[in-house]
Amino acid sequence: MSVKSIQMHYPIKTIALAVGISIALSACVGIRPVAPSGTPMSRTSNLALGNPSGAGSNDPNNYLISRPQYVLSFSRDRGLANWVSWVLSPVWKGDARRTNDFRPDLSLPQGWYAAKPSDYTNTGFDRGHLCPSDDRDATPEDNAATFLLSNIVPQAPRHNREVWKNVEEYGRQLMEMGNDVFIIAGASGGGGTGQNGYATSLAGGKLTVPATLWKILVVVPRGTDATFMVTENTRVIAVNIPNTQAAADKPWRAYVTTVDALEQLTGYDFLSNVPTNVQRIIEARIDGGAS
DNA sequence: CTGACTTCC
DNA sequence: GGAAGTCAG
Repeated sequence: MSVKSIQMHYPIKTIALAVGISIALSACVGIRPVAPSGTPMSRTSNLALGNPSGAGSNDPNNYLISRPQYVLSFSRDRGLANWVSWVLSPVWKGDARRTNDFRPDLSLPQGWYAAKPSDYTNTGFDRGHLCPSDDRDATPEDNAATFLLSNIVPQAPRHNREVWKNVEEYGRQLMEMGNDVFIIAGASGGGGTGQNGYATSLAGGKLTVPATLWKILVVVPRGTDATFMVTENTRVIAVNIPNTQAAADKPWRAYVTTVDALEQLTGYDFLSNVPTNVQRIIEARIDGGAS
């Protein structure tokens, strides 16, 4: 739920229906219903929890790109994604090898700058994935989609290979423990410290070096049903990690925060498909990443 | 494409 | 030692 706006997330008809069912249930069982756990959300949708920035086709700095493998919001002026959203589950995992096929995203509108691999060469910054290669290795095509440079940001090498990698691996551990993990990752602000020191942009100003990378993991026990609910007991892990070499001196658990704090940082409204009474609870809670 | 690097488990 | 994130040539 956004700190700035309390919005109606469900059409009147849906609410009327829900109220009707609740009344009917109460009448049958003779007790007051417990707090609603929510509406069903699709286990296979990369945008199941909502579109955090209301990305679409009108705003060039909040431009929606939707692929089977992930959904992202792109900023023309920053030359980077604002956020990428995807679901991590066993159907996306397999034996495909890392394609290493870093390449410009030519699906961007005509006239927009599309980053090239050479923009990163000898800059002291890694080509860091938002949606990781290893979260999409069921097929070579799925894996190659993560190497489109619209899914890549200039990332301090130690950040990428140490602390951020460990967050990614934690997400895959949660999956292997029997969960589907709904993930949103993004890059905020400007100015980071790579191998060669501080920089605000690459490619002559066309690619912003973000100041932090953040990530939200929503952990949903796997079921056979095509849908799932998010309740006040659902685990939500949020991190925000400065884009510096030194950030890797601490473990990722030193950077846990709340979704509320990330909403203040970004101005987005995360988990907007979750009922507001549930959002209020889970977005204020810090999950320290216990195994 | 290959070999090499670094870190974590 | 293996896995995962890369780099340079």
